[in-house]
Amino acid sequence: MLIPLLRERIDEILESLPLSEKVDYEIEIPPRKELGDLSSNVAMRLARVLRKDPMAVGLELAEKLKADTLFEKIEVVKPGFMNFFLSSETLRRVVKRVLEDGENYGKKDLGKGERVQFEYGSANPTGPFTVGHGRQIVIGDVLSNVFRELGYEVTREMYINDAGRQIKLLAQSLWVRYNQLLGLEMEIPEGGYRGEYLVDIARKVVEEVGERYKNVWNEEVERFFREKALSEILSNMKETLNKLGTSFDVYYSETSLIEDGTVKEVLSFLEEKGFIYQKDGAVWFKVSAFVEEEDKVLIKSDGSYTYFLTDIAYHYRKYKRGFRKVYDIWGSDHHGHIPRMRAAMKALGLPDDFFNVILHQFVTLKREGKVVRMSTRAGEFVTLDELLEEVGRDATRYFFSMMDPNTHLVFDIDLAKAKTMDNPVYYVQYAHARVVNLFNTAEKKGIAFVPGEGLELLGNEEERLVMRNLGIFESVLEDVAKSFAPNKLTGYLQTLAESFHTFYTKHTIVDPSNVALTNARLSLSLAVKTVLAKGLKLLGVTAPDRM
RNA sequence: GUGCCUGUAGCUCAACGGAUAGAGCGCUGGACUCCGGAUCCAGAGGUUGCGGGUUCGAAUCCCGCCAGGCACACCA
Repeated sequence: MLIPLLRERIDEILESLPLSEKVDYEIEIPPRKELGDLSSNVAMRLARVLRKDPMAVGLELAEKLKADTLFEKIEVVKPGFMNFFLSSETLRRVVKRVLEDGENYGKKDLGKGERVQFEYGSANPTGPFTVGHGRQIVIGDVLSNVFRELGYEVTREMYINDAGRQIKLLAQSLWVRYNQLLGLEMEIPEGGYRGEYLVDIARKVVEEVGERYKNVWNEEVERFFREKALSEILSNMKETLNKLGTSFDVYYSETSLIEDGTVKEVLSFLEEKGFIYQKDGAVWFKVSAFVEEEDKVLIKSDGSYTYFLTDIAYHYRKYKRGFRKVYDIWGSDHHGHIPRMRAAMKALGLPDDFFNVILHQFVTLKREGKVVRMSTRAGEFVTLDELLEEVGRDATRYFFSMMDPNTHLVFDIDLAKAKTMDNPVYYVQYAHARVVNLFNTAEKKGIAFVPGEGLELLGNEEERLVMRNLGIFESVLEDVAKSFAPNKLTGYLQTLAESFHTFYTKHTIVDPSNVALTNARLSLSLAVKTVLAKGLKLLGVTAPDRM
């Protein structure tokens, strides 16, 4: 609430000035605490428009603002930064607000109920989730949580690529495993799936049908093995999601788009508009009519559909379903797919801001200091499931949230397994547990806590810093949503936890000889606990009472 | 070869075009007989891959190199 409060004051002044153009400026957290609670570059930006000296402009602004009780003092320094020192009274209002709002603190209605969709985790259902999927799922999950918090109506969706060539290979691969279990000598087909998980599924098949399909291959058998593989793998995926503490609202099948006529609908629409043509026995889409890219095939010469076509149909269907913005989270290997999808969206006449992609870079696994290549086909990879088993849900989620999606991250398996990763999640969780413990102690010492009473006693340096940090929570959430960066939330929680740990170490909070001050400090601690719990919840990480 | 992403402390990562480039781990040294030491305080550690440019101001934007990842299918 602090940043909007300050912005309001500054805007008021700017509006009273005769300006030829709008002045954009930022309010930020100063790098060092000697530089105040909040700072702004407004004077420097305004100086550019007014063609005046930034320092002079800053001093003028400060003069107009300083009467406001919001501030204790305002400093204007070197290049023209304005540093705002908030009055303790202002800061205490933050605590009051957190206590009043409780778990609703930070909630907003920016989205005004707009229907948006996050699509992530989408994968060929040909094997277990990899660590890379884990990163994507955590990013998508956290962003969904934050958007929901900001007033959007969010649907989390996973697209199941259950059509196409790879599914046939999957069915064959499973069938081979099945026959191998029955003692036949067979080889996994070229390009097939060699992972151990298919052996496990094959074992179930043997239990179920015995030797009925031994050495028999026809359409009916293929359908049986396809259905079996898909349902087993999907149910394993859901189990993994469960371990990760999440699930999707919708699992959308690629096949269903073919069956319900969406693909046909899209095709005839594009044909009517003249965006497709025939060449070499295939049907092509005129990507080049929209962007500088090569045209792409929609229907192969053997009559089957490409992934591109069904994906266009999928997004067309998304719009029909009522989503006004969709956010697809893709691995960076799909970046080449973006321009042609954009072109297709345009061809369909969908709004420009409808289709959005958030790319994330790959996870590189390191074992014994060496890079491990992940490949589903070769069956050599560390699965998300294994990772969760090794390091647990909280650390996994926190770790993936911590990094900017756009960084190539190096995941050291040995470090993770040894649990010496020193994941900062413990640091944040510990702060939460500490507050809980304070209340246990207070109760033991017979102190009757009244939330919000005696706040006027708060005002030393450590308390002020904690209050300031509490007061920027909602701005952090907006930042996360604006830049699609969950790492801004983890960074914030660490900062808040740090300021609390420092406060805790330096001051006695539960002091029976000073009940009033104890009450004030417990109120502050409770506010910290509330925000930490809220932040951790958005990350999908537990906020333990004890550790 | 063309396009996208990345290059910051020994390692993993931060830093809306802003102030003295910050954390954690690791390293060195310290902390209340009292609320949990999974904590706190301090120190060492940097030519932000290299070279130009843009401006009041560049890790960030532009250009050129170098290095790594990814993509360039009638695969998904």
